[in-house]
Amino acid sequence: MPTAPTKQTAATVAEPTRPARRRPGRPQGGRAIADRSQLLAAAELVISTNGPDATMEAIASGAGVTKPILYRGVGDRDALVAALAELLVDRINTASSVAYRRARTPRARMRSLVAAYIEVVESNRNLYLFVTAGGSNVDRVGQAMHLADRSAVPISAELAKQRAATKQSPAVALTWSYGLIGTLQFVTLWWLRDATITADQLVDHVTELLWSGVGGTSSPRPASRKAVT
Amino acid sequence: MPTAPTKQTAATVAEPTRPARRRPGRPQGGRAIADRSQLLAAAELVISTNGPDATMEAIASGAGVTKPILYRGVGDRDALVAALAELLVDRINTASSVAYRRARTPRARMRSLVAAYIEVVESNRNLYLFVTAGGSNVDRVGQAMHLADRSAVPISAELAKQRAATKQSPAVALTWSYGLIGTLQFVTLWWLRDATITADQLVDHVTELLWSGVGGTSSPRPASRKAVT
DNA sequence: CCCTGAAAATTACCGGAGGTAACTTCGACC
DNA sequence: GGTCGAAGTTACCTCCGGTAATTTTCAGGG
Repeated sequence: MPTAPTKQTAATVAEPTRPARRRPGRPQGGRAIADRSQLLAAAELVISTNGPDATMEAIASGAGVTKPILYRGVGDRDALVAALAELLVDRINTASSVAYRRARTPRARMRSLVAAYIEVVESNRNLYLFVTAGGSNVDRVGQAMHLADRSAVPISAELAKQRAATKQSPAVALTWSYGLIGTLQFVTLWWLRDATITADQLVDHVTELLWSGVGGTSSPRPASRKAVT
Repeated sequence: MPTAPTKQTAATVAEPTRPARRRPGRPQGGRAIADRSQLLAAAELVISTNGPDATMEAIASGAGVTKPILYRGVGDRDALVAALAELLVDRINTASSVAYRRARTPRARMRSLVAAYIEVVESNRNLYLFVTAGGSNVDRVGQAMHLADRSAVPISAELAKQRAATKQSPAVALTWSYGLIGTLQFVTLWWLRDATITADQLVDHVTELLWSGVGGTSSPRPASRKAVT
């Protein structure tokens, strides 16, 4: 956003003794370092190393800039959460796409989605925690909705249509989409906190729940094929 | 310790009349007003009326006390969230118990649980938002876990055991419990935000998803026996 | 060639919220 | 009556998100 034009011209000249920190004012190189993607990358690095409760100042400092630059580049904290959430969603989609296309049955496709979600979360632990629990308290719901919309809503909607579109209203698909995301998010958070089972087992259990339900015995699944990596 | 055993249950709710700021020091009445249950009730009132982003100072002021009393009575904000979460859990259990006992099939029991959850959430909207999104950012996972442990884990574990305890590890039940809670929580938050369907429809959809899964056709359910508009 | 205005950054500040120490007042007991 | 503990309020601290004010440099015209 264009800042208000400052009319202030310097009336008092400061002393030319500036040793350590970078002096204020326009840098001499001319070119800025405030590229948005670089800021996001630096934010991710800071969050991944220093934990999910990184302050905006720490993120800016990790990016080599100061807060106003960070705010000008990516907006406020919620915007940062949204941007990193989209980044995670992209990774989940990327991770699941190959197995997703290779899968034959719809259940296998579902499993690939679950596996990709958990895999990406596992390898981006802090970033995931930042995205799911790092936003402002008021708009957390909106964040999660956005995340859900961009991630699994299409896929789960497709899955849901396979059986329910004809005999129920299409609202089922939407509800189910959010249900799927809720299960994935909650289960993953629990698993990140105290992992008492392996990732493979988790994928199995979640897939079974999501596909067959608590009471259902829909299709005899192929008995835990592992080695997904 | 109070000498007189007078059970003073005066109305501590903040009145519109300006109470002329109580002077510091020990009150003259002798008995304190810092009962924990009263503080919690006042907190609930403030949250229900003023929204889920109530500050600790607002809650204390609504209770007729100041912040240190509130902190001495219920602990910090996370403790308050935990206490109110347990309160909500109790209400959910109470609301579901009667229908739960009356239900014949396991699926009907599941539906009663879902219906109770959504019903309680609907009538305690702000309180629910406070509990689910109001805690500190770092311990939100722990809060949700606690909530899950005390609420639906027993029931869902029982449900899960009905079919899976024999042929899979008991860890399935635990995973499924968190999955159920995740679905309920997320779907409910979405529905609270923009309710595009009725509560009855939501209960139907969620029950169908949780019981039969995305791909399952387990049991032909009784086709929405209630008047679903 | 200087001077002025725009651009780009840093520093300084503000406001609010959680949480706690310090102070004040009242009751009770010696 | 004096002193000590109990009960509460006020004032304060710290941290953090977010923004305004300031400082410096670059670009271009008189």
